Amino acid sequence: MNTAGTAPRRATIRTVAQAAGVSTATVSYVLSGRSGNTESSGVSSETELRVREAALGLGYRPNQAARAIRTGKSNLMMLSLTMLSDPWSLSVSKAVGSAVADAGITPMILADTDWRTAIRRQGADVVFIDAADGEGDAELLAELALSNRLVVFSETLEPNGFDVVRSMAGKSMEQAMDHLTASHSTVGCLTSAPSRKAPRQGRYGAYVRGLERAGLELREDHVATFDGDEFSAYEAAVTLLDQPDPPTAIFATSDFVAIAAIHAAQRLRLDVPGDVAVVGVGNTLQGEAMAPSLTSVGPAGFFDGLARFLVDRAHDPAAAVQVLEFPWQLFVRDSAPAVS
Amino acid sequence: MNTAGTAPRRATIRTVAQAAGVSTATVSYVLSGRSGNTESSGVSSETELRVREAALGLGYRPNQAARAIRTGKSNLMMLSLTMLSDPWSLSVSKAVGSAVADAGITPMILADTDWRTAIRRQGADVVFIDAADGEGDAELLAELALSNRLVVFSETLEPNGFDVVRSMAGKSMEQAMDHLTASHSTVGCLTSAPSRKAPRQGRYGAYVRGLERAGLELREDHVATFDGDEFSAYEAAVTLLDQPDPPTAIFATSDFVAIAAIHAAQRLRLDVPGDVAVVGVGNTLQGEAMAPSLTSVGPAGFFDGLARFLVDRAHDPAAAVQVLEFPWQLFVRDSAPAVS
DNA sequence: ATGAAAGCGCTAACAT
DNA sequence: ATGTTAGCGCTTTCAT
Repeated sequence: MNTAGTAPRRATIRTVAQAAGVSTATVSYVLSGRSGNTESSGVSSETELRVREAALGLGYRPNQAARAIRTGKSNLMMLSLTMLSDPWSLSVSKAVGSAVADAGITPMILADTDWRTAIRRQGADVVFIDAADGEGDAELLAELALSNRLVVFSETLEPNGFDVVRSMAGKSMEQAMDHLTASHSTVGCLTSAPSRKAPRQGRYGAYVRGLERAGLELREDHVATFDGDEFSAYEAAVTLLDQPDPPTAIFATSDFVAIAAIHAAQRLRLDVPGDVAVVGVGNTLQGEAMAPSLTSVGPAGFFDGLARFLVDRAHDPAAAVQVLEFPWQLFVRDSAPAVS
Repeated sequence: MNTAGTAPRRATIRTVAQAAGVSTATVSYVLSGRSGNTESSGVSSETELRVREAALGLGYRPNQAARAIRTGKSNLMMLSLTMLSDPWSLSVSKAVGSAVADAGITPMILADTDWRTAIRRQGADVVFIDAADGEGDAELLAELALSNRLVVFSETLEPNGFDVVRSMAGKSMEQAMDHLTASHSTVGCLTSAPSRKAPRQGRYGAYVRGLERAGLELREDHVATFDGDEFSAYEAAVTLLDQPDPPTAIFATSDFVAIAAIHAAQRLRLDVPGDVAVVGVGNTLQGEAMAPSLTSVGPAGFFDGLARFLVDRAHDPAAAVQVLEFPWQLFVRDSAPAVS
């Protein structure tokens, strides 16, 4: 924990105790708040004052590792966010940042890192995992849940020692597609590469069925796939739009692709929504705040709700496991307005 | 650290020792790698195997808090990043992510959080602070440096118990302005609100002097200010461009405003660089990868260099304090190409 | 109202 | 080659 040259040994609880002429126990009482106004347990306000002054004078800082080993609490919240530049991740981070304000807990982000290994290295009172899909993840999570309070974001996983946060798409994807097909006869899709393999499932499935409902044909040249990062998303959007017969509307399977698509369209001198309408999925803050604001389907109050839940769990890691569901809806904004 | 319902007491080093029929010391030796192939200190490979099997079978995980209290090492790197959505921050995060790959250290991001309070709560082997300007920060940092290895990014601070990372703009800002004034007679500026107060200093100062060198007048309507977030930056760019007599080039004081400016221009159906050229400051990955790629002035190899430095410090927190300087240069790319 | 003392899980001398 | 043991800084009974 220390330092260059001659290390001025950090003050411990014992140093403080000596300086204040009391025992370490008393110092601990005072400094961990067991001496408040309530009559709970008593340290006279004189000694309390002396202790506080000594601590201040010595620049005493409690050693969190030592505290953690005794109490089993780290006051840490860990957020594993897979793609940090995704507005979804940024929205989570921002919401959590506000929620923990005075809760005495510190949120740390594990970015683009493998939570599978990182979690065993560093514990936290609660850890949020934004993506768990892989094969054996269910078992692994169950195992990790033995020693960490886990909150997992997943549409498919069932709670098993860990909480599951789920956003229930329900009928809202259908709504989104119907919203587009109501005024467009060509609707394109931007989706992640793997999703094409399951053409009846998930977000891409919603696209396919939406076309069917509207009696529109599924055109290969109106579907573009990307993998992972935002540049790939941008390129996919260009592929879709910079062709002889581009779609006049785009169903993007996440806000972050949708935002890339809008930028791509504008670069191609296309007006959004005039020349091409865009809807995203996720209802992120960035989508809402951009210009034109992004029409998106997603859960209402999701980020704040999630943040509150995480703070709750951090405070009470022993609470019963539960699944937290956020119903979705369609948020019609400027990038794909309602037809008049 | 644990859990809902009946907590299956987590295995400790002692549990493992019993199961393997050895002492805790032996377990510790094996599990913290003091039994390698070298003849350093010896644990027979049979016992090593037995220990490893026992540990595996019991699902043993070393308690990091306990380890930290003994060794004083947390294997943690803390990155305090003030505006997480800024490509600069994302570039830092990404570079660090690669650098720590097999270094056994976990990078945690403190996002938009006040490092002043957070650091005292949670220690780390090395903590990077991306912005320290405020009044008393110099003293505070010196104090925090007593108990943490600090690496501070600052143009002005002097090392004082903490390392300073500095990117030496040198003549490169002048270059950037000259690059623009060589082919443009109207150059606008996007800068942060407070910078206007010091019209001869910093990045805004470089703009002012650049105009002077070229014999161009400083026009109030060609300077727009923003504060903080990206939406404000976007608005400022629109203000600058959506007027009767907009500039044909923009000097943006950071990549993130520059990127917002390009998006704003494209939305206004302006071609970049045809109708308006843009240069940024920072030379971030996002700027480099976008379309059109962003001409920017900034340090070469900065992010990777910084990441390596941080990993070094994490491994050897007692190394002598130093200042790390990255010379800047102008990276001419598509958003403001060279004149032919 | 305060203090003595027993550990939490782990590592590192120092034995053997 | 392996075991004993003394703590790291802190919290928390249990005495006083």
